[in-house]
Amino acid sequence: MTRPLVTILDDEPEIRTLLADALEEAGFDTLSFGRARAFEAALATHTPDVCLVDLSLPDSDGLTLVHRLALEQGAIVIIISGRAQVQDRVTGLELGADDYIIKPFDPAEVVARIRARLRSAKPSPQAGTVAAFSGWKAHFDRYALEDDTGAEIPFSHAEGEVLRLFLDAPKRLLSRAQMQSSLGGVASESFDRAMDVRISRLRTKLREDPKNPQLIKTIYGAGYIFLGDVTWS
Amino acid sequence: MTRPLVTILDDEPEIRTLLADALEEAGFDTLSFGRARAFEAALATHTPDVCLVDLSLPDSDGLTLVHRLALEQGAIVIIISGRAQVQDRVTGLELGADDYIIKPFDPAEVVARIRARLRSAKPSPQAGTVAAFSGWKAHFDRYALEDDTGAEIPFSHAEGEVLRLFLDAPKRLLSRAQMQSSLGGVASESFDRAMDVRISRLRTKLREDPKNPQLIKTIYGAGYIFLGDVTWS
DNA sequence: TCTCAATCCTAACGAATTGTAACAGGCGTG
DNA sequence: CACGCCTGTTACAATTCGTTAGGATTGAGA
Repeated sequence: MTRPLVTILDDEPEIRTLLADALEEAGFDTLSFGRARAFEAALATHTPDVCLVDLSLPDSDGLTLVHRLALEQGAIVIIISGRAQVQDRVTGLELGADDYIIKPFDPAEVVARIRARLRSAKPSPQAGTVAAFSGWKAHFDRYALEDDTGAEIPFSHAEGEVLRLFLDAPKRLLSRAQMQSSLGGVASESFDRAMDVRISRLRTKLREDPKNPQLIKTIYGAGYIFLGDVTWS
Repeated sequence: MTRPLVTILDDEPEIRTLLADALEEAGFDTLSFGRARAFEAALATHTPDVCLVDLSLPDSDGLTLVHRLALEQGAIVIIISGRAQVQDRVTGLELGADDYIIKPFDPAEVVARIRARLRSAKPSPQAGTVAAFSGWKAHFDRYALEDDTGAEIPFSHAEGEVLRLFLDAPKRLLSRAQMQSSLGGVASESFDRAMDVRISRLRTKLREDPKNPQLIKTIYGAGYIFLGDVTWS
């Protein structure tokens, strides 16, 4: 999966929603928790890329949790706290937190700081570079599609970006605007056919029947939807 | 590593002293500059681990400098600024800064944030002398490639630099800017074909098929990626 | 069902990017 | 000095990818 997973641990529901909305919008997957216990239980089944932790929790000493997360889990830990004393910040950072954001905060800054952390993150071992779907395998490391016979068809960087978008959000409607913004492109006017052409070329490589595409369907007036059961490995 | 080197770029002498004292105390080596020009000149002979940059400089656009430092130099860049607007912070971070500290600050927090950044720093390059990959062995001690039959093909210093970059970061996309800065070269304009030529020559020695390279792939508009499982010894 | 405007597909073109042969300067060696 | 090797630069061919434009498709309304 390429949408990084961010967990939010805060006992105030409004803050959780505020953060979750901003992060989803910015291209992250999120999981929210109000209690440390529920959060720790979720760690058994999820491996977040970034953990946002509020220090003032009703059922746990936040700093101990931060220490464990940073040390044992190896995750990126960002403290969000109402405590503004310098000494609090220094202790938090020394205990292993990667950043310390003070309430009240602007969600845009949180997003920017998360991105800054992920940018310099330790490169994860070849995780999530191959996706299987409908008899195809997409090898993002070597920019090639492998069909059911094992033959490989190379795809370009631009095609790969689109393919990755689809494989990250299968069976979901993607509008052109969403796709362009996800790819960092400036959303130009509607007479911008660039995305259509990318998709057209991708369809050709996937051997789609132009009259009746099975994998990438066009939703007239709305966008595209990728059908197909995707398994990342 | 010895004492990490931190550069301080700020036009106020008191701030420079304040930071330098705290950092020296905390176990860092420091270099202070009041002007961007002097700082940039020093980069020719020093490779700082962390760069503290004040945005309001008399002789330079701080943000452009930050961008260049982060992107080309690969250094950890921390902005120290009097501008407290959220938008300023977001732009700074998006341009590649690793942190953004607002004046007035407490030196202890600066130290803590620097330590947090260094803790999660990028893994240091391999110091080994022999790397095996895809039937090849690269002997960096005697500047030679050994193929699967044991025959040796010498490679030059420039070729070796590029090869080492690839072997240190296999299966990762490397941009030209990253490669040039890693090699200490000044990133000149885009009509600089030097890196392409180095890679072309390396490909020849690795007996790559020009039409379909298996080891060093070109990603149009992005850079290069080295495929191949690398084992250092 | 028919009409028509909006939307979409894709061939073709051209600008930007990349590969590499050929050339030239630098440096050490004999 | 002559020679060979290394390395950056130049020049041009090949590739990629956004844009354009014309035809095909879709869906609402008559």
